[in-house]
Formats: sequence, C-alpha cells, structure tokens
Amino acid sequence: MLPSSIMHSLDKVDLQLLRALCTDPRSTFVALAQQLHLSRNTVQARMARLEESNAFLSFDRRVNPVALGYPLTAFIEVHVQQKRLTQIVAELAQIPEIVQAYGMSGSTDLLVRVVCTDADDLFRIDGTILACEGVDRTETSLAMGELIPYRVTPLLERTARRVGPSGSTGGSPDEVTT
Amino acid sequence: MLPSSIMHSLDKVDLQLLRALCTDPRSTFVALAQQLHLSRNTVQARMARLEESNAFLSFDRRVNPVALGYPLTAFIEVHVQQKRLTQIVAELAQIPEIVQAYGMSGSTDLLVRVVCTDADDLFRIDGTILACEGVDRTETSLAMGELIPYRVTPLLERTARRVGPSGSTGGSPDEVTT
DNA sequence: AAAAATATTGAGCATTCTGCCCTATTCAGG
DNA sequence: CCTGAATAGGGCAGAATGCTCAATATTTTT
Repeated sequence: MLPSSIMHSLDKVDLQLLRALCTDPRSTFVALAQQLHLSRNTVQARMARLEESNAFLSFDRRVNPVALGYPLTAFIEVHVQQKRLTQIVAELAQIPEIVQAYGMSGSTDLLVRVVCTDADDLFRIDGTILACEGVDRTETSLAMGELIPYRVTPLLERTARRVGPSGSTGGSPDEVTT
Repeated sequence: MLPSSIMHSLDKVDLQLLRALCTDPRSTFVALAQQLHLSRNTVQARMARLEESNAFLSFDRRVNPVALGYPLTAFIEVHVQQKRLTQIVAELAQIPEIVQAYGMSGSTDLLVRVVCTDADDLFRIDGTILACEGVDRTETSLAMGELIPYRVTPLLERTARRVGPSGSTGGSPDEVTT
C-alpha cells in the first residue's frame, strides 16, 4: 500500500537534500549542511520531517538482487478472478521471489515483478503463481537489461528549478511557476 | 546497465547485514556489530566490500515519487524499430518522468516505468514517447496501487537459512543446501 | 597435511558526528 | 502588525568513524 502520510509538500531545500543523498547516500548531516549552506539543525529537522512523511521508501529497494544470486528479473501479468484478488495477493506475498506487485488498470489485473536465478526458476515461479486458486492466466516477460537504470534525479533537479527559492511542491509540479 | 562488478558471492554475514539494514537503514556500524555479534572492523570491511561489489543500488530507488508530487505510476510497453533502439533509449532518457526502462524479451521491446502527476500528464508523456522517431506503438497501463510493496527481506531470510553458518551464495541459491 | 593467504578480532587513538539543548533571528501566514 | 514555525549558530557529552596494529582464526592453495 502506498503510504497515506504525505502530510506536507517538499520545498526546494528538501529537494536539494534528496538530490545530495542520491549523490552520496552516506552523507553526514554536517556534510549536507555545508554543501547546501544550511545550519546543521536545519538539515536535522528536514531529514526528520522527510522520514516522518514517508519520503523515503524501504532500503530493500537498494539491495541488488543480482548480488543475492538472482540475476534475472521478469514481469508477470497475472489475470485473476476479481473476487479472489485479496486472497491471491496474500498467497503471492508468500513467494519470496515475488518482490513487488501492482494492481493495474485495464486488462491486466496484477503486474508482478519477480527475480529468479535462471529460466527454469522463472518457469517454476510462474507455475507457483498459476497454482494459486483464482489465477486464470499469466503472461511472462523477461527483462533482458535495465536500459535506463532507475533514477529520480532528473525529476528532482527539474522540480527544484521550477519551485524557486522557497516554494514547495504542493499540488501538481506543473502548476508551480518560477 | 546492470553492474558488471559482482566479483564475489555473499555469505551469511553479508545477508544478515543487508537484512539489518532493511530493518534500520540508518544503523551505525557499531550497532550492526553488536546486533550481529561481530567485530566492528568486520562490519566495516564487509560493508566496504558490499559497496565495491555493487550490492547497493542507487539511493534514487528510496525516494518516494509521491512525495515529489508524482502520485501516479504507469508502465508503458513501447514497440520500436529495432535498429533505432539505442537512439530511442537515449531520447527516452531525456524525459524526466521516465524513471526506468527495461529491454524486454518477447513481443514488447521496452517496458518503461513512468511517474506522473495525473492522467493528463500521463497522456502527455505517452505522446512524447510516441513522438520519438522509431517508436511505433505504446501500450499504457496505470498502476492502481502497490499491492505488494517492494521487498527482498523474504529472499534474504530464506537465502540466509539455506547457506548455513559460513556458506555463500556462489552460483544458484537453489544449489546450496544446509 | 602443511603452508600461505585472507578474514576476523579486539584494542587503541584522533577526529568527527550525533542527539539534544538553548537563545536569537528570520520567515510565513493570518 | 502579531504570532507561531522554521532557521541559525553555539554548545556539550557521548557516540561513531576512519584508521592502525598485532594476534588469532578461517579459508584457500600447494
């Protein structure tokens, strides 16, 4: 579930902090303060606020599955009987190789992200998914490579440019002008 | 591109470290050492080794796009003229809302992950993608919700159980027995 | 099996960082 | 203008870090 605690909007300082952390995730508060010409107390307060407002997702996302021995990533579209959706999700959550699942609009019910050791492993996992009661059909696509690695820094930089000195991302970024 | 520097396999201690970091990403080395009954130096050496071997992906992945003002996530299957794939990817990388793109097997050429502010924004981004020379067709699916939030901890825990006291994940995890 | 290489341990030191407190100033909203 | 929130800068004690070192344990190689 998406967090429901986004209680404040991010201003330029927040964005700069996030950007700096993307550059060096182990930055100390002191270093961040120097880099951004802020007081250390401010960095501390801002970071606490970002934590509280769920600006940071889980550390899991930084763990490279390849390093764990799971070099393959696949996306499985899962077509289900709607009335059993909740149970199915609970069952899928018991499969460790399923690292994420979205409920989707349109003709796909679930988009399931899977990591696996090899093609046979993928086939096995697919079978496990299909064995769940209420799962009608799956369509598997193997990711051959991450051509654009996950990044938000272009967004951070653009949004920071747009909001100006002390503005915030309240509402839609596109509504904010410099 | 996937990192090509996975030069060593993770043993149980590495996995436990990663697991502990998933629980508390701001853990100090001292705290980790106490928690795992290790010497602080060992934690330090292990963390350095994990860093060097690309066990950690970018911090970007921890930044919640919702907090940035991008509450919607969508997956766009992009069908392209193969010979222009490289140029297309370069062009797609110029679009900040595209946060990730996989080259896929099968009938889908690219799976593009997009964050956006609303449905109109998504429609606009889709148009931008379609405007790239060599892009034939797109199919957009809107993620309605993250039913299983991204997690690797079940994998970490299972692999740690499997490898025993000092084993490692060299090769396929399924080949390792306790 | 023995030797060599590597990893771990625990101790230590100087430096830096953190959590927290405090007061003064600035900023933003009514 | 007033008020509350945020920022700044200073401070303190304790904790953490980066690094060194020698001894020990473990793993790998011969």
